[in-house]
Amino acid sequence: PVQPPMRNCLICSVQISECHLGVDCCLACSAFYKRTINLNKESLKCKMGTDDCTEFKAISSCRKCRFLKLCEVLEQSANPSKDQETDK
DNA sequence: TCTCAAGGTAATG
DNA sequence: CATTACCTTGAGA
Ligand SMILES: [Zn+2]
Ligand SMILES: [Zn+2]
Repeated sequence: PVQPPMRNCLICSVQISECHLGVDCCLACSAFYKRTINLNKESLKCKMGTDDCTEFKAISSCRKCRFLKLCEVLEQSANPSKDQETDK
């Protein structure tokens, strides 16, 4: 098959050159992650209140949903759930 | 020793 | 004020 020379951000799928935070994420997401934590992520609130802004666009304009998707990718990469592989 | 990854800062909209 | 891109240092092979 084909092995892409470069990777893409698992959060916003932008083309990246290096990995960050332990996952294939772009500079923006890595900076956003630290930034959100440095502020107090619990203070964030969904723009709509539905928590699914990431379902409409690759990257949500609301900090909460953006951080939510970021967390999902982070734990999925950090937690290779042995029960998640349907064919392993 | 060299390369990859992580973390912080600076500039712009 | 928040977001994005670059630079520097540390660890691993
Ligand atoms: Zn990204
Ligand atoms: Zn949202």
